[in-house]
Amino acid sequence: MKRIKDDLDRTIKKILKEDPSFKEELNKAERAWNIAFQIIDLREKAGLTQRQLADLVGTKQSNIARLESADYTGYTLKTLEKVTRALKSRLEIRIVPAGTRSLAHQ
Amino acid sequence: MKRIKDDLDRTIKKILKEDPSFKEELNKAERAWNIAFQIIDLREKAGLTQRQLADLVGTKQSNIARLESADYTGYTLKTLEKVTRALKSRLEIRIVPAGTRSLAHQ
DNA sequence: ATCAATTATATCAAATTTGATATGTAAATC
DNA sequence: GATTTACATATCAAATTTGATATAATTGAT
Repeated sequence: MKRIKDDLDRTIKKILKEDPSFKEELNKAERAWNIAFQIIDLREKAGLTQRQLADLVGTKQSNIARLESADYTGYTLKTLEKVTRALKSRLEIRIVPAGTRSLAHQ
Repeated sequence: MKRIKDDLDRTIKKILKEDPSFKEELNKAERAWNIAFQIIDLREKAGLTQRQLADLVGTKQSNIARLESADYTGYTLKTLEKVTRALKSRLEIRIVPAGTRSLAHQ
């Protein structure tokens, strides 16, 4: 099960790199619910390597890799905020009542 | 410093209970950036006590109280998701590049 | 194909968060 | 003012996450 998700995520990552036109579409869907992808996206847009981001955050490359791994769920708000700050961004957390239309549609 | 924030938060909570008209205004501003207030708001709208929510989540009242305390910063995404589910809501996490207009304006 | 750079995975101690119990405080009702 | 109910605070062990090191795997360039 975890296996399947991993393979899917890996495949998606591959496709994203090969087919840029497909990228746009997937980004909106995937990255909306996947924190890892949000971090990867912002880091790449900032032109940073994992090591460079790690330095900015004050940690190690392997830890950034962990945060960016497809199935990681152990996030702490504190670490998310550290990474977020390093990426010159801000963290928005909303607890949205069921049935409410998501505002993440940009 | 932490003292001041605590007092302010306490005062705001008091006012919120006494003056319902002021409540609406503050809710939008405060609870937008404060997770604790978001949880309190949803729990109260669901008509639940801390103990009842704790039962739904599968934990104890004191732990819910901790999550709802003004200066708590130790949130884990896993616990936030548990609480969120119990409140029949979903958790939205967005890492927003600086300068981007917030979508939280409802 | 080799080499260098980047990213992924494994492991483990240290730090942090969670869950639980106990107890304190506040407000409302009787 | 005693009781009850709801919420707040303190504490500590257990569970989880983080940071760090080591190393494997992947990618890109020559």
